[in-house]
Amino acid sequence: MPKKTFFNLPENKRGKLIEAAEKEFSRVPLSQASIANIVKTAGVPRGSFYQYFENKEDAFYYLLEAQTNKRKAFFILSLQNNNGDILAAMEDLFRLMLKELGQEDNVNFLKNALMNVTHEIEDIFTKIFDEKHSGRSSLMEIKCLIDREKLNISDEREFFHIMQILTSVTFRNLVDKYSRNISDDEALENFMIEMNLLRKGLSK
Amino acid sequence: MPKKTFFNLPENKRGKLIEAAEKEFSRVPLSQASIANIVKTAGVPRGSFYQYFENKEDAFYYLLEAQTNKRKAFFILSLQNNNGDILAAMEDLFRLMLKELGQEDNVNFLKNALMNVTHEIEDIFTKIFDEKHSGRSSLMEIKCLIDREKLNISDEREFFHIMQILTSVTFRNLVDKYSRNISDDEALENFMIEMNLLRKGLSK
DNA sequence: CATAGTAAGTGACACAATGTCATTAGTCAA
DNA sequence: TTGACTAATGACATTGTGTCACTTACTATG
Repeated sequence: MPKKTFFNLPENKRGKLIEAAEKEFSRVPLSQASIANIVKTAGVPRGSFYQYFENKEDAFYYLLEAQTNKRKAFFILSLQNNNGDILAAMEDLFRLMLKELGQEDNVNFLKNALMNVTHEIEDIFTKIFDEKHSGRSSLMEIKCLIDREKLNISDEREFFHIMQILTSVTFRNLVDKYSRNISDDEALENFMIEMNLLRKGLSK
Repeated sequence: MPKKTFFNLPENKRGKLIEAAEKEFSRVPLSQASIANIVKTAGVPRGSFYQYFENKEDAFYYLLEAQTNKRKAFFILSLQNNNGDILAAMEDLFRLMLKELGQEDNVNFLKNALMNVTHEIEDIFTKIFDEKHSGRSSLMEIKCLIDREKLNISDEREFFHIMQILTSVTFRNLVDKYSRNISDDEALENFMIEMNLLRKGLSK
């Protein structure tokens, strides 16, 4: 998390910082990003950067988390539209991200994040469904929307694991798309095959 | 891949290099590993390192691939023991890795690799099941051993996707165990819940 | 055997990045 | 005005990377 000095900053300065960091993290993956570039484009002295953030990673995960929250909102919406069918909602989310990532604008950020998939990144996505991290409220919000009749679960714990499975499969499909340069259509087809396998089960 | 000069090296020198690299990659995750340390413990001049490897990453993935091949052999064996049931074989592999990773010796290497899970790393694991990368032979070897009657697949393509799903779920469970410091028992329990969900399907 | 030609070895060097710290400036309350 | 706290600043020490000109070792051939 950024330090509190960062949040005390006047809005326009904070905005400049965010913009500069986004630009740098869109240019190259985290490991190659340089603080020097960020402070240069933001026009702040190097020392200031360390006044606001612990380090590169701190800034990176802060931005990523912000982006992820937008998608969480979408997911909840789509859960409603699909009458509580999580698998269908996940399919919608996948389509959305394919579309977003097609637009090249400033979303190289997410592309770079996906390519250099550290555990922490996947974790940020999964946190949404984990009571301990996500504010209790949004987990509840999701749980209420879910139609349990559609799911093959017998005990409460299984719900969390279903989300884990869905997240990691969705995630890997996205990464695949960008590391192998697959077309949107092919990526979607692969993803749907896997979702259907998950639905019906792998074993006879 | 290391350069050919590396493979031309006298065995003991090559061994020293490998050992030193393993030591460094066990000490810290890839991003923090330093070539300076590797050449120091191996007792070779810095310039030589670049004679043998492209860079840090090159050395790292070379070592990782070597380790992974051992596990591939185990997987094939366990597929035989389980009469071609891939899910059961995967469960055995998971148990093996829990056991291996319990022994602290030099396996911090794998731990560090898992914690810093780039796409490339998961890829190395998955390659085993991909005709394009794995030598055609070992994929065939695996395919022959698999008892398709146990699987719920209707068309040939689905087989590859089953392996994708299994790999990513297994993988994430391992990462979880080490990032959250879960006990072996709990990790195994979580994993088994997910495997059973996969078996019977997520939807009613 | 001499010699030319190729492959490998070497470490100083240029360059870039990181995180720190002593110093300076700003703000606000007493 | 003073004192006390918070923030800003950029020079600096340190560490790391990859390269290159030069040296050494090895091999084959006339």
